[in-house]
Amino acid sequence: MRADALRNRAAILRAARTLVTAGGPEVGMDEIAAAAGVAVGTLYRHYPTKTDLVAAVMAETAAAIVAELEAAVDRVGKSETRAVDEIGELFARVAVEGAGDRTLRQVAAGLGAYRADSLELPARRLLAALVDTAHRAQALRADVTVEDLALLMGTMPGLAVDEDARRRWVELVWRGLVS
Amino acid sequence: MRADALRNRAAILRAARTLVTAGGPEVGMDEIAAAAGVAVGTLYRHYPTKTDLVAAVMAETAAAIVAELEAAVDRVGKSETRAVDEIGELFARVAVEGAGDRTLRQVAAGLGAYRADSLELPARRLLAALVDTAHRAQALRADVTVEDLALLMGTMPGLAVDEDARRRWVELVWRGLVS
DNA sequence: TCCTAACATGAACGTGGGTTCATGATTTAT
DNA sequence: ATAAATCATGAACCCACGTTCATGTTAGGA
Repeated sequence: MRADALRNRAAILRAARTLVTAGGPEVGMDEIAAAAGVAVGTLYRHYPTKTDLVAAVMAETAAAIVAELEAAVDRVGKSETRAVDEIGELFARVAVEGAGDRTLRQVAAGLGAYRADSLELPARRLLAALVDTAHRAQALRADVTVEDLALLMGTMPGLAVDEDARRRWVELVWRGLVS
Repeated sequence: MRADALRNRAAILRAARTLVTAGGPEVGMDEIAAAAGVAVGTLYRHYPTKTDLVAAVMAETAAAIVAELEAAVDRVGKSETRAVDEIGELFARVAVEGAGDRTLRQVAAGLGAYRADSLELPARRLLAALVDTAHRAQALRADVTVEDLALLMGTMPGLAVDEDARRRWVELVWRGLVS
């Protein structure tokens, strides 16, 4: 792969994340290409379809979350932190900072993409480990499962509600999870 | 207004609610008209724009909720029920049975409509009365406000998650609200 | 019954936006 | 330096979908 092609791929991904995250489904491929400093044809060379492009952006986010979870599991393994706290922090971060990702999910759903399974499964395996540990420490309500957490995360507010409200949302919901 | 025109208006509203609720933004005006047993032109006579049509459907739902709330306030006034229970029931019903309305809201948002204020304001006034009463009975956590309830209701899961999960969602969240 | 205003019809139009492809420019290995 | 493969360009294409309007139909009162 040529060096400039790699640069372009990265620029396109970055532009797509920024624009789609902020502008929703109505941002066109032309706009994304322009923001990436590239022509439409180049965009289509790297991502043959709008669906592919959005999927790539989401995959990137999913990978980042998995990385965070791996680090969290590691810290808990070394007894540096408590599992509940790690779960709570992830919960809060996804809600407050990851609000734009919910726009992405909507766009993906509108394009017929978004397979929750393959995307969220790796993260769930890691999260399950944290949940188990938290349960043994009796820090999470006994009946709260990983599916519950995924369900709630799936309904977190998007960019339509401001950051303070998103924070408040986490506070309200988190109360029902810890013991 | 002619009798057949009235019938058509009703049929169009019903078809729009059914189709948009289930099919999201991609259902066309042609499909809605066909489902209502009417030609597109007739649809446009009654609702000059897709935005108007969706707005009408949402207004209908909003009115129904206001009616339910008025009945609830009434029952509480006659000491037939507790305010918390009424709030809880509304919460559950909106989550479980009103899942399709969230699709509507998304479609409305995509069309540039959806003014939460004018639509939700009447309901909030009534809900506030129930919240006040519940607070005096110390049945709701002291810091839980009407805005909190509206915030959570705004993030309820849609038709994408099945009914059991929606019920579970309510259970989890409701725990954080009652004392 | 007949008239007319209200209403319904559906083919055609315009536009926005995703996608393509013939042409031209760069990179990189020899 | 030069060739050849890889890559970039962007005007044009296509099609779905909201919307319109000239024409035909129907309801309901006089």
